[in-house]
Amino acid sequence: MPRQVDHDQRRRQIAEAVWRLAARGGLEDVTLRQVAAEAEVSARLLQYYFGTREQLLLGTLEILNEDAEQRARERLAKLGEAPGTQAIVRGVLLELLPLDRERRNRHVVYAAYFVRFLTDPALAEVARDAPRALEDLLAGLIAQGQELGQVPRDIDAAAEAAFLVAGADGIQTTVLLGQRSPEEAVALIDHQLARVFATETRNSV
Amino acid sequence: MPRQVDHDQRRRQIAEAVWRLAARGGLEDVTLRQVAAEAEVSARLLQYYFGTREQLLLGTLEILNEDAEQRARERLAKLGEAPGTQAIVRGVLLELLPLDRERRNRHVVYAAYFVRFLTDPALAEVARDAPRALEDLLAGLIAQGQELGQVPRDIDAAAEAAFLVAGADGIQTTVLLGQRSPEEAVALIDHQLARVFATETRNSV
DNA sequence: CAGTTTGTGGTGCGATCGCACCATAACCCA
DNA sequence: TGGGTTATGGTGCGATCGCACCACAAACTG
Repeated sequence: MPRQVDHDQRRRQIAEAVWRLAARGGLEDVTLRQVAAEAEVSARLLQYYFGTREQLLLGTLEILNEDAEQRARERLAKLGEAPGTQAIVRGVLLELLPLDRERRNRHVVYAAYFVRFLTDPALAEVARDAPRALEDLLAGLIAQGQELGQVPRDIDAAAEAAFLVAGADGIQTTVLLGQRSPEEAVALIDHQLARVFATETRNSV
Repeated sequence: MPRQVDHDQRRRQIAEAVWRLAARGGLEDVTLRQVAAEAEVSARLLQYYFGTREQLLLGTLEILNEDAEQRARERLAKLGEAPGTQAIVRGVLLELLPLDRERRNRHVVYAAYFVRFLTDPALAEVARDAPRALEDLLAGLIAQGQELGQVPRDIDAAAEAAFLVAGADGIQTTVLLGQRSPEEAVALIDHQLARVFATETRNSV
């Protein structure tokens, strides 16, 4: 029954199959035949909608990125009408943790791609922007917190933002490996946030 | 020319070929034929020294771990006769950064294995111990620093140790992706260490 | 209504995969 | 010195890989 199909939906259906396979066995399990079976379409359709396997991996990653950004925006919007600076920072950092199956799967898929990022320029381009942007965003928020007196002046906003993002990333890994529960992970983040957002002037000069 | 060969050396020669291939293209490039070519031995030898591909991946990882531990010990020993607590903590954390080609390659290889850790119990066992051990080691050192008055009493040793390890891990990722230079990475670590090891009593109660 | 475009299924080809199997030269031991 | 072990090379089989190609039905277009 050709014509009248939603391309984006078809591509998404296939992309989700790729994610599941990649999360389960790495990119080496993402073969055209296996993806086709997982997505319950013929292998021919993969070629039609994505082209070669290389392009399938790239396109799938782009969809994953769009998805991540949209879901992050949605969750941040749920923080309420006028969330505090600390709450926004916290929301951004928690987005990096595998707190539900969706985020967990996403991060595992990124991990499956990781080595490719280092050698494949096309893939690298897709993945290179996000982390820096996150750091800048947090640095700006922390600086804003300093203006509002929520953050001590002697805090280095850029350095703390960078370390918070890196720390969340590292904690994410430990959660994936089952070495720490999601709750413990959140507690660790909050512990650091409590230090940066030290409203009590305990540490200020 | 059989007999008289050093098994460990042969296994190492093959393992290094696996590392190079894995770092370049992920585990899907680690095929018996490609490894044989890279190690300049016949494919038959891979079977002889490791068995199946699965066992090759496992054995290679074990060698990588032993290697990492030994080199870490060597570098820590170079810190001098009686290194300070902070210096030891710093040394351990820097071991997690890709500061030279050897460490960089090693971490990329770990990244290539990562998804497997989540699903393959045999591999998971090999990789599960190290991170926790590191955290405990650092927590102990920080607590010791508190005894010596080098670390403020209101520091949560365990929480800080966990976040330092996680942060170093996350920073490692950014260095691999080329988003941060090794020097910047070290500076970020030192910035956090300066906070934890606050010998000046600026923050103490 | 004829013709073009669009979406889909299937098939097969050359290459490569993991791995089992066979052969054999070099070495040690009795 | 001769049998047995060790280390190595080679070859091939069945399965799978990516992907190009062919066929064709449903829908839009004139």
